[in-house]
Amino acid sequence: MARAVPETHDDILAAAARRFAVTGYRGTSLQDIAREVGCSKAAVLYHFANKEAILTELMARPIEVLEALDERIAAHRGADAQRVAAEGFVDLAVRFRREIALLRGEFPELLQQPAFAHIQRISERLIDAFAGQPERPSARITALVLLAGISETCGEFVDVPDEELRAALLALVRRALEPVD
Amino acid sequence: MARAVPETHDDILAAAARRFAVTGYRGTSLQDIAREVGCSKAAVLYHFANKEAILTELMARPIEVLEALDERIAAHRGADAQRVAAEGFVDLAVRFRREIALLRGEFPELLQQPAFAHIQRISERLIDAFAGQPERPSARITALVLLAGISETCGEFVDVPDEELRAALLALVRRALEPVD
DNA sequence: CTTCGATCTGACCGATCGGTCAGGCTCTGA
DNA sequence: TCAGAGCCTGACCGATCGGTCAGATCGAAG
Repeated sequence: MARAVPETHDDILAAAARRFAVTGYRGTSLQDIAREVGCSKAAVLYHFANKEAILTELMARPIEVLEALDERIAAHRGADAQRVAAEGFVDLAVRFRREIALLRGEFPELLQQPAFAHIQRISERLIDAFAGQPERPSARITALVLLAGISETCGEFVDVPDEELRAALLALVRRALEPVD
Repeated sequence: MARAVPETHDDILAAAARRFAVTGYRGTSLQDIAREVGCSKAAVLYHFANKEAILTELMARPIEVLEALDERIAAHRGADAQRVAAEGFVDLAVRFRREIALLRGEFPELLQQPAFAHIQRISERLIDAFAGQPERPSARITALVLLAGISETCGEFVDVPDEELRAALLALVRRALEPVD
């Protein structure tokens, strides 16, 4: 390397973002990041206090925007708050979708394990069936959001009776899905 | 322990499920599981070939059901396939929501880190605003599914232009959200 | 009483983790 | 010319990981 202007800091950030997105935060070692940058692990820890500091700096901007959205929501009531939240959250998710993806964690990695190899294919078909007309991007987006959202959150509702949860989710899905013509 | 009938196998499975749900798969060591069961780490590895074998056995039933759903979907076309997929997936997610939660990974753990401590509170308010009338369980479910689903999947659509993705997500949210009265 | 297989343990292994440290290199300014 | 700041390295540290192994303990069968 040798005095290549201090762009190393940003190189490390970019490399960490790429690695985190693929193998998750825990699944990415400082060694991995250093290898991707092309420097030593010690050099990474020269530019950042520790591993967590890299993640913190990567997420700094999206967190700022999230906090700003929180304040805007707090300044509204009822349907207004709902509209602000919907538009604000969608906007935030779109703008920082790469950073948010870094938090997805080990789910993708687990799917790589031999025991779950074929799940990938199955979920592809599941998405197609959900979308109805998979060639339309918006149909695919709707399907994926519903599938992932339900997968991610169902575990939160252990206290809700099965039938009630099932009914609420089905009603949501019927409302959200675009009809197949 | 000493000859307490071979219910140890199931005890290990149950303990692993509890730990995985809290700290994730990677974040849970064999030592952690052994401590929760009240036996040695070697005893855990006597009943299971390795760590992955525990996860595989925990997920065996839900994977069976998913495969069965896949076959049922493949046997239908168009709107029929959509209905089968919607009902089947919701049913699967509800029945195995505890197992599915084991795969959520490190997201919850990351939120515990001091740097992201206040995010919990913020997302609570975000959910309330989304739900409109947070006292209704179905409104909360809708909100959480949309929020988590969007967070989880946005990273998949790096190739879709911002405006197109934003429009598709907003349309989905408007369709799915129950109006505030 | 002896044997045997199932169950379980503590000690141990190599690998890898995040992080530290002393020192070397190179560019800059006095 | 030389001191010093900035940048970077290889060697090293303690901790923890998943996994192995020889042997202790125990109940049942002969």
